[in-house]
Amino acid sequence: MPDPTNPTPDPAAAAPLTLEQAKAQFIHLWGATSASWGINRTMAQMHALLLVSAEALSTEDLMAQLQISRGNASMTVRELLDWGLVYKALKPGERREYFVAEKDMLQVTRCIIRERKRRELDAMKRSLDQLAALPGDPTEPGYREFHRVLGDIQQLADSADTVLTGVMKAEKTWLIDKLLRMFT
Amino acid sequence: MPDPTNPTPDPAAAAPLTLEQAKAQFIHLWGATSASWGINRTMAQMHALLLVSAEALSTEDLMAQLQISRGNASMTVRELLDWGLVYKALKPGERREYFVAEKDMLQVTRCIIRERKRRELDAMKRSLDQLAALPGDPTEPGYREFHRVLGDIQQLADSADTVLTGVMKAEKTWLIDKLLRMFT
DNA sequence: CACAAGTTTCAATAATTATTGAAACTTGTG
DNA sequence: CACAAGTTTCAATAATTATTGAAACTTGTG
Repeated sequence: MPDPTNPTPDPAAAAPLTLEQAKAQFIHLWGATSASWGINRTMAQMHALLLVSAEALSTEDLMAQLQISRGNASMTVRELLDWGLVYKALKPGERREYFVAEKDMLQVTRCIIRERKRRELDAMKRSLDQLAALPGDPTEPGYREFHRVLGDIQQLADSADTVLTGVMKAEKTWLIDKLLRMFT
Repeated sequence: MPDPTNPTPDPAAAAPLTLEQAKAQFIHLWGATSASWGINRTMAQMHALLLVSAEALSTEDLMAQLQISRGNASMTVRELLDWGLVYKALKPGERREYFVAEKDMLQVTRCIIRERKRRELDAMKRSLDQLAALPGDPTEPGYREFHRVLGDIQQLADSADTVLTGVMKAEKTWLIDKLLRMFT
């Protein structure tokens, strides 16, 4: 029976969580967020798991904790290595490879910006440039309008490029300082 | 037979495109880009089509030009209306609804930031706050570490929030000026 | 208020994307 | 160089997400 002097509106919130439960929730949250980001769930969950793991984990550990197949674990961990979000940590005398996450969040942000910029923004800019350079007939009605839209988008892409490149190179204190000063 | 005095390394690039062909390429490009952005292809293509259309288009036009079903066209155009990227344009004396795109790219950017921030960043911040507030046992080994990671992510999310909110509210000239001055 | 013109909904289906798991491969060691 | 321990690849399959299209609904008009 609930104690009226100590009301518990949400019973689930009342029971203290073990650290393991809290970590599991974090992994779930990170995986769910990734869905709307074009990053696949397993990759996000593995990243989250490594972020909150004190020690380095092996492929076996990853398979067991995320309940995924060996193949999936292998490919996903390699992808995280490619992004620079995870490092190999070889234990002396052991054949097996272990993995640790980059835990500096500014560094994590940089890795993500770098990869996504390369894959998406840079690719888009190339296509836009190519499209804008195609020969067309300037006397056709609507030609100017179409090229104005194209130009506007290119300008926008350039601005985004400049800003993202800046963030990538910036020092932590400098960045936070500048951005917050700017917008608050 | 190619004229050697006027070499054409890429034959495809040599033939002047009609405006219609160029538009089709733009629609294709925009749709492809959206794939890595968590926005569905039809929505991006429809947006592109309306962006480069001089006149307002009806649902019938959208169906015909994008080769999609009535249901798909109806749902997608409604979604674009929800995002604020497209407006209804009623023609006097006509029952049928017509649609035009918002063509100011800064305004378009604002709409997209607003929607994605609401759906993704705000949702994530809520979940993080909730998770950080859950009762746990601070004496458990690793408790501090876990909460440090959580705190770092929250800080990052807050910074992103501040910046995006700033961009959303900013005036065009002010924004471009500030950002470019900052990073170049 | 019956009808026509148009729009929306949603269960069924198609298309896409992620995952499995077994086979092939790699690498270090006696 | 044979073997063991581990990793990677990739065709088959499962899971997810987008699309269709027919039925239900809405709205303006005689």
